[in-house]
Amino acid sequence: MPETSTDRNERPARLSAADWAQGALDLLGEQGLAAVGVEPLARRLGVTKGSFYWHFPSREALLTAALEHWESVEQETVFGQLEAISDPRERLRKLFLLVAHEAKTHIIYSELLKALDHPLVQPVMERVSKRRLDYLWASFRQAGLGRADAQHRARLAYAAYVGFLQLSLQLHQPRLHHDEFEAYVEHVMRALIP
Amino acid sequence: MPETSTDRNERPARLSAADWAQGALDLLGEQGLAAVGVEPLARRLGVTKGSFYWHFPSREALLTAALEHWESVEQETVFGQLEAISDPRERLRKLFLLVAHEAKTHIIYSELLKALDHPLVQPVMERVSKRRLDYLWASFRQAGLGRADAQHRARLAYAAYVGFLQLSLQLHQPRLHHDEFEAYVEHVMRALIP
DNA sequence: CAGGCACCATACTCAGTAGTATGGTTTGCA
DNA sequence: TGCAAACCATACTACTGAGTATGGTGCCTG
Repeated sequence: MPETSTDRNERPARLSAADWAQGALDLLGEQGLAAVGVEPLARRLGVTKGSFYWHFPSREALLTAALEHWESVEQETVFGQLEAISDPRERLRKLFLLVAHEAKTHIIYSELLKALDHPLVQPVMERVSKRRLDYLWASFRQAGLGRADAQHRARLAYAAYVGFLQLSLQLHQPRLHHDEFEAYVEHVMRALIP
Repeated sequence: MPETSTDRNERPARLSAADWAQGALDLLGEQGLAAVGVEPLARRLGVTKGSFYWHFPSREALLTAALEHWESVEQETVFGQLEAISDPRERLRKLFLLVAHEAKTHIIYSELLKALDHPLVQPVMERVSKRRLDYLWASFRQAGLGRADAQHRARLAYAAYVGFLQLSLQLHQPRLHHDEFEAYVEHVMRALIP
């Protein structure tokens, strides 16, 4: 009795290359790059690796496709929602709040940060980081900083973002609760936004 | 013709548990925690794993010993040199400069940061991070900040440190040269030290 | 100088994963 | 209806690393 098309969940009866790439990104976000293996992913998707090697020639090809897809989606998820805001300080505030409150969506970025030594990851992260730094730089410039100061402030803000991700996403110890967290974000904005 | 005791290099003719732990830390700093395996390390030390399992019962025991040794040494390497400075602002400046200029010595910390999901690493990093945050908090308090502001500023400074490590240690792209780097550190200190 | 201990090599077992070969099943389409 | 392509399973090989068993060698001490 084969179920018609849609199972109880969302997994299609037959998989496409995009399904494998998405599964790879899911696994990556949950357990890191090293956990993205052919057989573990196949088990997770309810098939065997006989299926995988029809869609991809190798594990490297899977990672390449997954990273490519992530990079193309990444741009709109964070910075896409900010284009409407014209005032640079307000835009920076919105950016800080957005990043702070949707930390869950940045897990993949955080995991890729931990895999910067991987040859497939490095060029992707270099491009993404450069775009984000340029965005910050432009906003700080519009907010009145000089070229050099904007450069440094962008670096500092970006480093603070990266460090915050690494620390709070994993090191969930004191797990600062809502109010304390809001106060922290306020403090950061007062310190970094001119 | 067995060589007497000291080989041409530094490896002793026979190894001790401490030698294995130090080798593990070296490998950890160069290639990350995942690369610290029994057989790779044995090859690196010029012996076989038959030697290893005389000194340690398992790979876990090796990691435990290595982490323990690192944690005990870590305290003096950074914060030990600062006790003499009484003025808090000057001490913070010195701390920033020290961290910025000896980034090479923080590689192990950076690699452990990337392995925060590992059960043996997590408690160590939680203790180390807590000590560093407390130190920053105390210095910011002495510099005149209130309790809450000192807390937030310490978090921000520490996140900036972590992010800087992750980005500049691996993402060695524009590889900011000396002068630009000095200017960046100056900017950070002006922005974060009250 | 003899025995014992510390240290190391060799030779296994076992498990996990990348990749290949090949055959089976399902789906879309003529 | 039937066939061909798309998708998947099974059954391999090859490799790597953890851990065990056992025997060998150099050094130290009585």
